[in-house]
Amino acid sequence: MAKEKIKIKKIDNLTARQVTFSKRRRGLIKKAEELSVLCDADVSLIVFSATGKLSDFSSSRMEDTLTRYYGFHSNKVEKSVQPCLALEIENTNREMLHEEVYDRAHKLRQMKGEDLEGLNVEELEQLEKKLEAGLSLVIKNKEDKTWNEINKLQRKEAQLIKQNKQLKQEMKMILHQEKSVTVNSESVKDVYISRNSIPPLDGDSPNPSS
Amino acid sequence: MAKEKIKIKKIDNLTARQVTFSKRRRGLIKKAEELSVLCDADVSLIVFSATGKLSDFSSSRMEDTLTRYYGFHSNKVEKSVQPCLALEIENTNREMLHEEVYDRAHKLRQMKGEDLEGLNVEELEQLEKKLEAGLSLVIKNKEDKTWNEINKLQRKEAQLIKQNKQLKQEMKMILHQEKSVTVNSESVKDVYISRNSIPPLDGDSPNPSS
DNA sequence: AACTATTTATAAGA
DNA sequence: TTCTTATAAATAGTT
Repeated sequence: MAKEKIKIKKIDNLTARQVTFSKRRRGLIKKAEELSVLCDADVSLIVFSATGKLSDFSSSRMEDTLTRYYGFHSNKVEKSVQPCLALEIENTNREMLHEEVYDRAHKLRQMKGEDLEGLNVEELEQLEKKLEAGLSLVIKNKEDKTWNEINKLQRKEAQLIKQNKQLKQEMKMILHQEKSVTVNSESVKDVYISRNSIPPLDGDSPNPSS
Repeated sequence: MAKEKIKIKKIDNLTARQVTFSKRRRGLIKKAEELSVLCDADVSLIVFSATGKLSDFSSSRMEDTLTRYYGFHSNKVEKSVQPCLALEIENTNREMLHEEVYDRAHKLRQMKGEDLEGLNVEELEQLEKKLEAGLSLVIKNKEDKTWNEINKLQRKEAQLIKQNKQLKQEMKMILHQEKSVTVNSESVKDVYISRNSIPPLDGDSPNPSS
């Protein structure tokens, strides 16, 4: 696709073939990744070079994709044979699961405002009501949690202010003692540590400034 | 890669995303095939669209490639066991489906404002944004559809008014003829039918009152 | 690996 | 979905 157009057939020259393989493999994997990102698709790519070297790309876990892939094909493959009832049941079961997954995915998309073509005005109104209800519940929940956090912070603040006061008090006392008894700075530290009457805050330790 | 450069991130607009998906999927599959032919490589590609639709390409039998692929990875997992790959995959598949069903049901409930306990404020805010986005899309869609219906009705109304005018005109002419030519009521009916210049309304027949 | 002249792929719009 | 078109990307042949 450059300098000259080429026919899509096996490249004769070994070196050229290997070079082209490297270049195109990179390009292919890049394209695969772009597709998965741009379009929110699940893409898996497996490439074995002529020499047997493996390269692969998968937007999610390769195993999952392959499992999903088999899921799509196990229906068609063995439907005609149906050797035993258990298998039949299993197949039906799987089909139902597939339908359920599809159905829920569809509903989810509709709640995101997609795939609305099939709905009439009345159904849209119902969906709107559902979304509004959900939204207000979510907002309520968020506000509750925000309020709780504010409360917690306020309590912590109050506690810290209290501790601060105590500390100041103690400092005052210490300084007072210093004046009257004359101690060196080393012992002040000791006193501070040993008299540690500050209860530790539960959970993460806040920065006790101000 | 055209008209304008784009960022490789999920395309917001649903329609654009679907169109891009179609185009790029085709391109990717073409490239995969070219690589396999030009370089004598074994290439397998599996693509699931966001809506779960499967597309695939494989230069040789997909199963063979996947088996070969598993061969490369069997070091880590099941080297010794491997009783029946298909069965194992089937089990995993069912488990995944169950999980998926559960997961989607959960997400749906959350969008309805339920099961929010596990979310923190930030996650709630994201959910809120999603709901708002969905809501506005749904409202927009509903308004579009409502507007369309209003338009349709208005067009019908205009058409009916026009027909009415014509009818009145014809009636006037008929009455005029009656006066001057003096015909009986039977022939009036005849004239009315034969001169029928009223175009029938397309689709369902409306009630031509007013 | 790098370099380019070309071919392809494709984003946007109809 | 398909077509068109301007432009971005990929890449064949070469160094």
